[in-house]
Amino acid sequence: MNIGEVAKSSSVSAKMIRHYESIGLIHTSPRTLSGYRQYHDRDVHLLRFIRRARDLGFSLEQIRQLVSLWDNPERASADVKRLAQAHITDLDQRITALTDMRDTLVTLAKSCHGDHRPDCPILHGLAAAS
Amino acid sequence: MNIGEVAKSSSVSAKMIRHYESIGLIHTSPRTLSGYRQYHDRDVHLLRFIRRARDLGFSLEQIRQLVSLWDNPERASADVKRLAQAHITDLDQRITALTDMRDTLVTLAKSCHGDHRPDCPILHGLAAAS
DNA sequence: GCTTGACCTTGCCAGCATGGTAAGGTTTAA
DNA sequence: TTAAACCTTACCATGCTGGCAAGGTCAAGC
Repeated sequence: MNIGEVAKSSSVSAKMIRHYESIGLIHTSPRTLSGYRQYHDRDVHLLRFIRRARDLGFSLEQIRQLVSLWDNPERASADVKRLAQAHITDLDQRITALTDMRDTLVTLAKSCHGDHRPDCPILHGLAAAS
Repeated sequence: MNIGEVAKSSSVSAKMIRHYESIGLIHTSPRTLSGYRQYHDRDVHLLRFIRRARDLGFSLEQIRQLVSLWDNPERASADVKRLAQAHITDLDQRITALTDMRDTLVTLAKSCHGDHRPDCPILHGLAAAS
């Protein structure tokens, strides 16, 4: 399989596959005589795994650990769970931060009449300590 | 005022002040003979404004527009409100995306016993279509 | 055999916002 | 005079992804 086909069936762009190879997230693939990368089904599985982990917001560094756990039949599920929970905590923090921003902004926006007049509590709120 | 003092009282690092200048978010400041940037109180106000907008998650591009509205006594508050609401929509989307990730991950983590055994629904969930 | 188009290769540049570090000049206070 | 604390510019790094350029390769059709 060439890289294009793998990209299509894994939903990871060829660009990213090469990148993942360059940073050592996936193994370097064998090449044809002319230098084309050659892949097998298991590579597609791995890339799909990576893609799903990305979709869940894991960083490539975390995915590196997930992949090594995935590869390791001796792993303890506790290790995986620990990683997942650390990520959940991280997501929660980001959600909280964004929600706080949102709420502040909604409050400011509510008090802004939003017409042709220049007076605007949103700008005041940004200019003064909130 | 030198840049360090401005940085301290605006909570924007000297590094960032120079950067904002280089991308035209703030005006180039006058210099002393030896090349030191010189600032006034109004620059501190502007940088605080920028800092608060950053804290609310506005991008520098959005802030560029906010600053020009702030500077413009002829502005319509509707323009500010429009910007704010676009940002709220954006925040809502990001919050939703993160929350979806979180929920999926929590579901997976719940079903993982998290002990010494290698069998792990989290890895299964990543490997197979969720 | 030759052309064409679709594929592949590498390499470099871009964003976003910020931090770091290096190598040097300036100011201020002791 | 010297040391510390400041300032200057310039470059590199992050994390993830896309884009473009300049070239090589392969398969199909004429």
